[in-house]
Amino acid sequence: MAKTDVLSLAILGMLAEQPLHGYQIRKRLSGELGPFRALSYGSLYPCLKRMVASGYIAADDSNSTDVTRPGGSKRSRIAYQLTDAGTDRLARELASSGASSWDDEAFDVRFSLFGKTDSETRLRILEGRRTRLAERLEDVAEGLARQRDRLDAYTAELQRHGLERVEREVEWLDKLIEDERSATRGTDHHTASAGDK
Amino acid sequence: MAKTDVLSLAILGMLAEQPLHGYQIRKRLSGELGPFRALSYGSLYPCLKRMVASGYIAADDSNSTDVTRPGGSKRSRIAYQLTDAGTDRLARELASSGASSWDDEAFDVRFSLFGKTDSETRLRILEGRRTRLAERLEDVAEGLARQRDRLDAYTAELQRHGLERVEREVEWLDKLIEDERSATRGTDHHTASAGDK
DNA sequence: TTTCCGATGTATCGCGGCGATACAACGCTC
DNA sequence: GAGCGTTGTATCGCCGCGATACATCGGAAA
Repeated sequence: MAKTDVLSLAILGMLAEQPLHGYQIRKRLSGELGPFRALSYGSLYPCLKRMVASGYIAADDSNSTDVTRPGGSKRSRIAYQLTDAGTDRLARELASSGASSWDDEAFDVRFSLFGKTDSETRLRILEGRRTRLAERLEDVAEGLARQRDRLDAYTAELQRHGLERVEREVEWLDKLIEDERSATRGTDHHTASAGDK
Repeated sequence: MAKTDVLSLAILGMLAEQPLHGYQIRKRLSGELGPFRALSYGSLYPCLKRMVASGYIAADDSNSTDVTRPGGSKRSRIAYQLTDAGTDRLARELASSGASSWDDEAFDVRFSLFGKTDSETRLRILEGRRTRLAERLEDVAEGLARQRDRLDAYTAELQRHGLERVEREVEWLDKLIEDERSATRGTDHHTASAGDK
């Protein structure tokens, strides 16, 4: 079932625009999602290797000659590009909106690829994420109530702040969902106003 | 130098209150810091092993008619408790406030142990964390300005939201710092009002 | 001019975290 | 008396990360 590996999805999406080297991929990814979430070479290169082995991307090292003998070797740089299988995989991944898209790490990547998806999928992911966070909110609140007397002031404050952060996240999602809905209503020709579920 | 390993610090702090089994440790830790940050057995037990090997904690598996359980429970359960070396280590760790305390993962643990530290250390950690986040803020803003035209709407929104989240975090820290300062002024006998920077 | 520095670029190693999983005995209800 | 959720210990494989190594290039300082 190929457990969808968030990192490879991000790379797939990035290579859909244009071929890139590992170094460039890291740069862009760190710039888009991070520095909230950094990406190290220790994950990048093994992941690229895996993807090549799986046939989703192809390594184009057209300009590298003999490496062992530094006689006339140009700088070795490897451009990666999507194969047909990779394009296919990306399309399938983008159309899906399973529970793995609600995760903390996965959601950001999915969201950054919203431009390549349709409005329906966007809404499903947004709502799934919202539900996930709401569940977490309940769990925390419940657990907090059960042991609120054993906690010292600082731990309690930490809890409170964490809770607030999740609440803010939910508000953000609500806004996005609202925007997405009104945008759909605006551009959708035949639906007009009837099925406003 | 013993790279301070956040998890073991958390365990050290937890065992300072009372001896606990692995299962209880997990429960409490997940309840205090998490479910924001969960803790799996795959990290817990190896970590406990390491700490025993290092001599910071001792495993007490004398399992018959013990403190909490009425009746002779023969179930295999291992209570861990601090050794003298462990108490020492915790004290040293708590007094320190090095750069490793500003990290995302480390800060929460340090903060939850604020009750065991003095006001000076608290302030140093709070301010260090604040500085760290402010730096991050600048980095992101700069990187965002450099490539703001290449980003599609969704990625840009993700950036904006991430930035906002960090800003909120800074505001939270400012409040805490302010509280800490006024509390110090309140209880500190000889300082009075002079150096109110 | 040479020298040195920082950016570009690929790659690996060890450590440790995580999810899944297994096993086992207990207490609880039906 | 069988099932089931909780308490409890433990390991395995995968993979992410930080550190590190190595190589080439452009440009600024010496």
